Amino acid sequence: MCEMEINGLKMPESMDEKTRSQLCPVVYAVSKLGGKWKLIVVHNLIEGPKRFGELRRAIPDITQRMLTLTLRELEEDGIVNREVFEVVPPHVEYSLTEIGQGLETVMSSLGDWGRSNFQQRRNAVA
Amino acid sequence: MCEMEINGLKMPESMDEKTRSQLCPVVYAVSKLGGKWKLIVVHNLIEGPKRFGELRRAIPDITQRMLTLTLRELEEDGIVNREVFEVVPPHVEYSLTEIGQGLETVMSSLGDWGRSNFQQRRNAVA
DNA sequence: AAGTATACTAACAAAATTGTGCCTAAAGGA
DNA sequence: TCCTTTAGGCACAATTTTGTTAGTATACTT
Repeated sequence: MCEMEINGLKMPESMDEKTRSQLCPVVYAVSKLGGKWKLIVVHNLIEGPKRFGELRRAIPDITQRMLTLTLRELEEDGIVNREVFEVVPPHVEYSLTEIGQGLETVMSSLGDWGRSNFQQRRNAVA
Repeated sequence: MCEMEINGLKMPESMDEKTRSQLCPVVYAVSKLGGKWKLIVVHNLIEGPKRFGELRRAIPDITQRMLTLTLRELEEDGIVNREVFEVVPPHVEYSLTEIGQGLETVMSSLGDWGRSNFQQRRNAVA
């Protein structure tokens, strides 16, 4: 289950279970996408580039600070691209990198699950 | 993007953007699967039922307390099933409910992304 | 001259999450 | 009789995350 190839080599059998589990692609993915806002921000960038303020309006409960922090981390992890236009007032656009766009499948399956889970639980009550 | 049907009815246009964004299936899904360990635990239950201790060994960094809390929440959200065998010493088995199993697609796409992201970033350095 | 807009940063405070250590029950084995 | 096993509970502490408030720069508009 937790195989992750390194330079085409499978993980060595010798590796202990702890180190090995940390190399699981799912665990790896989760480590990059954890945090309250990461997936929400990615979700909002799926449709295309957005400015800082647009993101803020699209995610009503996030604070400026948290949006900044989240974007910085996503940028560091190569998921989000930050493009600064040298004008005044400042204009900064955020978009998904190639890696970030790779999350489209994840986002859509998450959406599918959300929809059907929501329905099933509604029906269970009714 | 953020459509979620309620009993076959689309979300009313009248709803404000804040409430609406909270009804987005992706936002909904993320709200259920947020938290540091949720997805990791689900990931470990994909292959089949596991006992408390097995999960604990499979997730070396989780503490008993966090595993308990995480399982409780997943149970409340109808994602995980808890089956108690009345024997001594106690035997409790955790498994994915139908809703939980619906996450298989999410988990595998997450795994795919983890794998390719990992590779791309390695190559970028090399 | 004052106000507006944009995209922030910094200092600090509060809240949520996570971790640690110790305790329990009940049966069986040494 | 004491130790082991399993699946936790409970109190407290530390850490991380999140939120609040105030402030910055620059040009344009009124």
